[in-house]
Amino acid sequence: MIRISQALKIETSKAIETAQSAGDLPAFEIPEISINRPKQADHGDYATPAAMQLARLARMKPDTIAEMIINHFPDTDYLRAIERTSGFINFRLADHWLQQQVEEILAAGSDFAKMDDYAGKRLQVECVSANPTGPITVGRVRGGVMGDTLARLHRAMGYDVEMEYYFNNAGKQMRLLGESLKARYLERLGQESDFPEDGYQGDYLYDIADQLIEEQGNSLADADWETFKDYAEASIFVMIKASLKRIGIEFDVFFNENSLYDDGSVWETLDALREKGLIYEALHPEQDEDLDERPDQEELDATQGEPATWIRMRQLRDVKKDCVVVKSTGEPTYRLPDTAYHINKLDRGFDLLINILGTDHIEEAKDVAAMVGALGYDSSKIKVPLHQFVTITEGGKTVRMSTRKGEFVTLDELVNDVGPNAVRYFMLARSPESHMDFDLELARKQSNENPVYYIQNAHVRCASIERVAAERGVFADDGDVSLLADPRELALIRKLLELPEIIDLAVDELAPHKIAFWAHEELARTFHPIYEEIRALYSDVPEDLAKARLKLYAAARIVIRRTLELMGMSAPDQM
RNA sequence: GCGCCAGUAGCUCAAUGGAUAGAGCGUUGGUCUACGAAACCAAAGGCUACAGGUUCGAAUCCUGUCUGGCGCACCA
Repeated sequence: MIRISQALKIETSKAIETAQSAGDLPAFEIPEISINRPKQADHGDYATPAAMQLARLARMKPDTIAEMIINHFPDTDYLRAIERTSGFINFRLADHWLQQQVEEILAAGSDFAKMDDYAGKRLQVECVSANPTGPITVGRVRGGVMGDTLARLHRAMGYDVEMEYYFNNAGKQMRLLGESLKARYLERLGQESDFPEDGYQGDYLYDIADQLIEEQGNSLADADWETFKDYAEASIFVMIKASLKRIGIEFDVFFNENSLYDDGSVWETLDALREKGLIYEALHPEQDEDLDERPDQEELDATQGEPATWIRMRQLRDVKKDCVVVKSTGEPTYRLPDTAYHINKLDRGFDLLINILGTDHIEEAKDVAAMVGALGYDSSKIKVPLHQFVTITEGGKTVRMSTRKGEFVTLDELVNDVGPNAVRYFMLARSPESHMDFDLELARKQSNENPVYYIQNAHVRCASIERVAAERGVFADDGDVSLLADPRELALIRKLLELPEIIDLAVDELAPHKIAFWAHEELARTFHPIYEEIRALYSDVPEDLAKARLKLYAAARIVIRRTLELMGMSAPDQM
């Protein structure tokens, strides 16, 4: 199954090349040809502004260049006409070819839009990566949905994809978690307890405490915080995995940051950076002279003690001040283990690493890329799509999202409200760099006029017509697709054939929201009006045409189902 | 103060440097004794924040201004 725009790109280049060797166009290096989709129907199915782009290179009028390209355009089976209009070249698809694509889609079945462009390439997607201190919150869900959808889209392009979750179960926050659980445990036993300052106040710790009492009674009253930390961590991971699974996100690997200490790679990374001359010990960082920054109290206090270990970040990228890699306490900052982690990932042989982060981590991403690059690794293999925050509002008021204070909306709460399909869709349906405002009240109301149902209903209608046809003893098997000559039937076929191109585009731009927009505004919006008008089983529709139309709707069903699958949504047979 | 991202219909958002900037929601008015009306049709709604520039062509690229978000830790 070909992707037309890709094919046209190649054919157009060929046409230019042929024109050049025939002497109809002067010699010049052929630039990337852009193929686009005209908004107006009378401009054809596809168009290229190539002639205008080449006008300067060729020192000829666009119209003349267009003429030459058309004259030398290779023969294809899918084009009916190639036209020239005011600088553009317009391509029209042949009806018989379009009709035949219905058979192609049916033959491909659930393999439709599975491509092999990147066959043999390995991709790892890292997302969510929340430390196990509490339930998954909506901010993390956005990254998770983006990551999982990108994984699905890359699989469709032939990538071998692994999903990975990176976490840290050591450190101050986890200690605080253990102490918080211990306090809740004692509280539930009716004993005196000191709830730690800045402890985790969420109700989920009561649940875990209750569970713990059920299993262990009061035998842990004198146990240390680590016992509680271990128990809390295990319970929370069970919760996290279950919540994510509800929206179709599952991980292949859970990678513990601690393992990078256990195998020595954190310190090896530091040594390697030191060998590059990028490391020094000092009380203060080196910084640009024009940096008029007043040192804050924390930093002054810290400098009273031992020197810290700094990296010459100013040599690696455009920053004004070097960065700490090891604190004066001897503990590394995130930069060091993160760099070790990315090197670990690259050493595992992935061709591409996608790491989904919130925009507040942009500096971190740049630091790590710079450090990985400084050590001689190819940091261009690391792609970091950033997403803006999700604000949850309820009745116009913003719900604060602090895990520690226990004021947050969890993934489970969201799924309970609007269902897993709506969570997937809405988290996906806006461009990552746009801030997302998720109004709970609105989301709850949306059950009736939700794009989710609009898209899914297209599938329901296809399933339904198949059911009814079978009841009446009409089957599509020997339907003749060449009867699908109505412009609306052809329009639907055209739309179905766009899916592979959308996948290609979304992968190319790491823009998973494109599939959600297309599913709603293009696929479903094309499908429903046509379905209303192009009836298959009315008595005035001849049987052979009915069979052909059943084939068309069977093909539509395949494409809709595949699209929903790529978005991690279900394709119901009935509502 | 410095840096990054954003600013498009009343609201939430789309739009590879391409032809007349599109959807949904909301508003207004129409459609069902036939494959599920969770649907369809139609109308209204825009100086793409503002000012310059680049070019055959700009919502898109560049410069400046304004507004909002996020960073600017010996937190991650």
